[in-house]
Amino acid sequence: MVSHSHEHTPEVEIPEEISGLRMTRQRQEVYRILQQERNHPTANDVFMRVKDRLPNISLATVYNCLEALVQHGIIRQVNFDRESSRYCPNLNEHGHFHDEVTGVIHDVGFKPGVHLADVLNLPPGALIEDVEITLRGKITTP
Amino acid sequence: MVSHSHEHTPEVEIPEEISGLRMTRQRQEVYRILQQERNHPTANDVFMRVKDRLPNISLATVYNCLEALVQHGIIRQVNFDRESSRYCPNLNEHGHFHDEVTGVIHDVGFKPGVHLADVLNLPPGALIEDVEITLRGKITTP
DNA sequence: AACAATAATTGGAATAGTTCTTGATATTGA
DNA sequence: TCAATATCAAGAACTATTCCAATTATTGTT
Repeated sequence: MVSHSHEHTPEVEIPEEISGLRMTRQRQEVYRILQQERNHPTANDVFMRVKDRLPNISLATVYNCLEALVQHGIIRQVNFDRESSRYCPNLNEHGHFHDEVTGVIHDVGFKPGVHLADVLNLPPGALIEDVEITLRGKITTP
Repeated sequence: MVSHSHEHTPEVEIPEEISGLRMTRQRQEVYRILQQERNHPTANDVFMRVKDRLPNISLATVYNCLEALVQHGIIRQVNFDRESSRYCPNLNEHGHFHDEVTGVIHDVGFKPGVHLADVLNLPPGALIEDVEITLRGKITTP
């Protein structure tokens, strides 16, 4: 249930501002889609989906919104090789497993207590600001 | 020292064929550059460098060669976000740390005994075929 | 509330990296 | 040597993304 009892929409309310980013209508709708469709959609996927609610939105705006959301740490941008970027609302530190057969992308978290610096031979003094772990393979269901 | 005593070139000999891939002159030179310049060059970097020895080579051929070498597991393709792909002759399983200040890319190996499946919560039955670990940050030298 | 200043949006053009196409050239196997 | 196959070169085409200029929306100030 949302706080406004007269509201029709079952969707989660999105505040006016998140982490200092003004949540315009377009940004709200883009963000909403990322929260609903957790398939790691591309900008174009989001564009097609968002047109249901904002028929006049432009692809450039979708890119702008996604960039703003990424910049403010509200969503993450995920790249597989040189394919279109995908976007992900999961902010926990995690990687992605791309199932080559189905195309599905699974979030992959770290086991508890694991920290990257424990398993990698980082160059001395390295201060990690961003991590991207992408795996590719199949899922065998015996 | 190379095996042919009359050879002028100090470079490593490259065999006629590697892992089933016919090593044409173009592929040899492209591969040679990757082995010499371990800066993770882009296709265009390789193109400019290789023209010293093969002035008529085309950029398309460089792309073809790089793709063939990648396909046959002779080199690896490395992607940072949506920047140009870079290429790497280090076949040991490793990731990359991109120093944002200097632009230098450092190979980052795993600490001995570490295996990815030990630290990640992979989806059940996941069979990893390819791993890409890219880190971004600065190096603080105190 | 009106207004100026600022920020966001739009649609189309521009860009960059990469791939595709076609004809020429080289290599292999018979 | 000849035919079949693979590779190469040059440039055109493609695609994801960014840029640009004009419009529209929002904010803060009076």
